Amino acid sequence: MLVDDHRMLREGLRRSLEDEGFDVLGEAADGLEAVRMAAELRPEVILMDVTMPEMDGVEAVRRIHEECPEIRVVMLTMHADADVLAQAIRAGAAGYLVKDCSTDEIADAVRMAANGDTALSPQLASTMLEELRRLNAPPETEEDRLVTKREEEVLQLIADGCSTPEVAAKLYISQKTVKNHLASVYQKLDARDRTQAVLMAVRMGIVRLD
Amino acid sequence: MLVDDHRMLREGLRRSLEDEGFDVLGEAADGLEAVRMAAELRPEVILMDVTMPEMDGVEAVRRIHEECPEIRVVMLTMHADADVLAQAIRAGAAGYLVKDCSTDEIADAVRMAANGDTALSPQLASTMLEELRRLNAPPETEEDRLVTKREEEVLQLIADGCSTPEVAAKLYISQKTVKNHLASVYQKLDARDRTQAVLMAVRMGIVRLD
DNA sequence: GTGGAATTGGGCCGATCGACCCATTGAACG
DNA sequence: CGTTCAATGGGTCGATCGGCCCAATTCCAC
Repeated sequence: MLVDDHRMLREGLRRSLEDEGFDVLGEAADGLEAVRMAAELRPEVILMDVTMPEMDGVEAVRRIHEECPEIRVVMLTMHADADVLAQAIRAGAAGYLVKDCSTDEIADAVRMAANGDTALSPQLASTMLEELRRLNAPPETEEDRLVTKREEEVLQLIADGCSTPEVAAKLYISQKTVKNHLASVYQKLDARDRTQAVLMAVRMGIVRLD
Repeated sequence: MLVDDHRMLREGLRRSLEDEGFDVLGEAADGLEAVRMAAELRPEVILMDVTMPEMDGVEAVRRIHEECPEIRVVMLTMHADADVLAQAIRAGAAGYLVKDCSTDEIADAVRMAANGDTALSPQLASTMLEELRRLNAPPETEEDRLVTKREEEVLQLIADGCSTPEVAAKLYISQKTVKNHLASVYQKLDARDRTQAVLMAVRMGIVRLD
């Protein structure tokens, strides 16, 4: 079964796969449709795009895997994104391919998935390794951090809307210490007030913006 | 000739077009390659993706149109973006299709382009109309703005790193007026200081973060 | 075990901020 | 012609901010 919001890509894939001898039972254009269709058609393998309207591919995989664990879902994506890859694997995806691969590779991936193997684009193998390295070696990120953990906590609370005394209360420290941390941040981020410091931190991805 | 950075899509397109009776002279994976290959192969029509590495589709169209004005270039895109559409048309594109269309529609577009007609996805016809309406009726956006023009200017300058006296100097108004505008913004955006106001404005897309 | 960095905290002071009053002008709308 | 609202500005006042001086503790690395 094919799931992608672009009919052009679905039709191209269907031709390629049918030429390879596969039966394409159905096509869906978004995640919701995919979940319904998967429960009805019970295909052996689903090729599913990650980015789709209504429901993205990752959530669709999660639901399909809950309802029909025997269906093998191979994800398709435009870019080798480690985060999405990790989410998809956790959601129960059986494979992950970047769209820039040949029809032969796709056919191979579908066969592997049908046999219970996990198919992964070669581009993603290296991405996976980097991801594992990152997860297994957190101290290294500790080294080159610009602001310290505490300074980051202060920044995040300021970004969340806290005033100096509120930050102090939440961290169980004095207002003076909060101001000291901020002063340190101003130097490091080349900011002259908390507004600029928080904006820089947002730009650098140090703090999140709910 | 086909230009897209995803081999999967190129192969699917090639199959579909060849089944329709077209000759595909060549495939390119990025803009630079496309410009070189177009000058060499001199195809009648080029189907080109907008988003590509090395050189995007719009710039590639511009160069191809300069060197070989007789080549008709039909743009392909994932989303109906009016800005990109306008840029592509100015760059000399002969057509513009969203990828979510059938192979029949693509074949029709190629035939129309070859005949010197301009092909446009039906989805884009409405987008074009909206674009025209937007350009011809700018006052409507003035109505439902949360913050006023002046307040927005103040917010942007604060986000750019200006202090109150600096904002006043740049806008040729007094510091007091700047503070008045800010006080008004605090109410409207439910913020209690400039930091929160700017963050809210960023979240709402009112100000940009260079 | 010594040195550096992080975290904590103090005081002081001038500058700035935000809240709360207020007034005037001009443009827009009915 | 009156009303509304944006934009301009004034003043005051307490709270906060940021810079600059300082020091104690802890913890990690070399």
